[in-house]
Amino acid sequence: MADQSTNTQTKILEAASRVFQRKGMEGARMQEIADEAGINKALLHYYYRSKDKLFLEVFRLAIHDFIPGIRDILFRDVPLTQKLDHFIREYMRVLLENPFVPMFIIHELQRDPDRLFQVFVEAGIDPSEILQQVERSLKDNDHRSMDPKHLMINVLSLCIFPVAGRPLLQRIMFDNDGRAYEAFLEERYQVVSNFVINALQS
Amino acid sequence: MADQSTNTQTKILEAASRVFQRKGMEGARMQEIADEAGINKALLHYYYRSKDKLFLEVFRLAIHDFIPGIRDILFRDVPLTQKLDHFIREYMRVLLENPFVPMFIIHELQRDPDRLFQVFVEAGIDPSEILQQVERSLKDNDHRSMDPKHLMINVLSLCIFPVAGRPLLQRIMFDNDGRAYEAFLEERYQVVSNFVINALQS
DNA sequence: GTCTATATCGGGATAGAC
DNA sequence: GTCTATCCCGATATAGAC
Repeated sequence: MADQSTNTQTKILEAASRVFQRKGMEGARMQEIADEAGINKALLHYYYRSKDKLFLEVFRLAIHDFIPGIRDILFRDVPLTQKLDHFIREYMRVLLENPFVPMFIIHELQRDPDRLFQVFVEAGIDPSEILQQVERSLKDNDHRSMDPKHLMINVLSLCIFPVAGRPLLQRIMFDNDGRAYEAFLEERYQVVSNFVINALQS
Repeated sequence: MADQSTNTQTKILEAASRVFQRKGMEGARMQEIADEAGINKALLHYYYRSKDKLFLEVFRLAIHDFIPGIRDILFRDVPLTQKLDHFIREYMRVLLENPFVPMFIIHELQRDPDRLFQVFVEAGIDPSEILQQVERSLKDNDHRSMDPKHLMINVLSLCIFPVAGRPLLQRIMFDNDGRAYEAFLEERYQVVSNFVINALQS
């Protein structure tokens, strides 16, 4: 693996990531990926023998990128409100850096669920462990009682949806003003954090 | 337009709707749509001269189907909490009947924003009107003050995301137990309603 | 209106030179 | 490792019979 080899590989993966996230697996064209990477189709196939293999690799990377220091936050020994606040801030931060990933994941997972779900398993995601953690935190203090699954999904919804739905929401509610929507998302961490914590107060 | 004509047309549109929602515009195959409608490819082109035209029609219908009696609820003259409760119940009901529509809309809108957004404009959606309504309701009573846009998006997030993300969430949090997830979604209307109303209490 | 058969073309994949 | 040229299949679209 020479120097140029890894460089090209990186360029390919980054280009492919962008194109796949824009167009989805089916919508993406190998030609477009090659152009975006500044190479040609043949070289693409030299590195990744098929579009399918390339896609799977990109999908894998997206998920690993996206299950970041978040797990740590959930396991720190702090009160629930603080934990939620940290989680929401960190999650929104990562989301803004990778705005297309959630939509990408949802769409592709609907297209081919079982095969792609394996990638999650490989990534070592253990939801029951996480849920237990949330459940314990909920019991500790004097919060309104709540199913931890609903809480978890509420938080994820509030963070992910406005980012994933941006092309629609920005046009519908912000006159397609990108700056305004950017500002909206920036201030949203605080809004969501307050919203969730208020909702839990008894 | 003979009897058979409208029958076939309906069959085509319903079949196309299902396939496009499953696979997206690029992923869908005219053959698959024809099979699902119980006809052959040529007849598809007889009714809709191109895949693109067929897709646009399905997209149009999806949007009209999906912006239902919801507008009425928002304009009824009732307190905000009650209005939110009604809205959430109605929206979740429609969602459960058309679980793939929102993500379909969002995904395709990301693929080709400007052209497809025209369909929204045609449908006569007026968000500023809706926002004004929410804003007024917020001022009326002694709720915690809140940006109506954030509130609106929070409600939509909490309703849509768990339905749209089902293929992933069900596998990750419910051991891919469809029944369990069904029950989860059924009880969710009450959970979301409480959650939002609590969050607004000062 | 509905079918079978076929034209046409785009795009994934490969061969082979350098 | 990287390129040009080419193969080949699958999918959209059309022609034309019934």
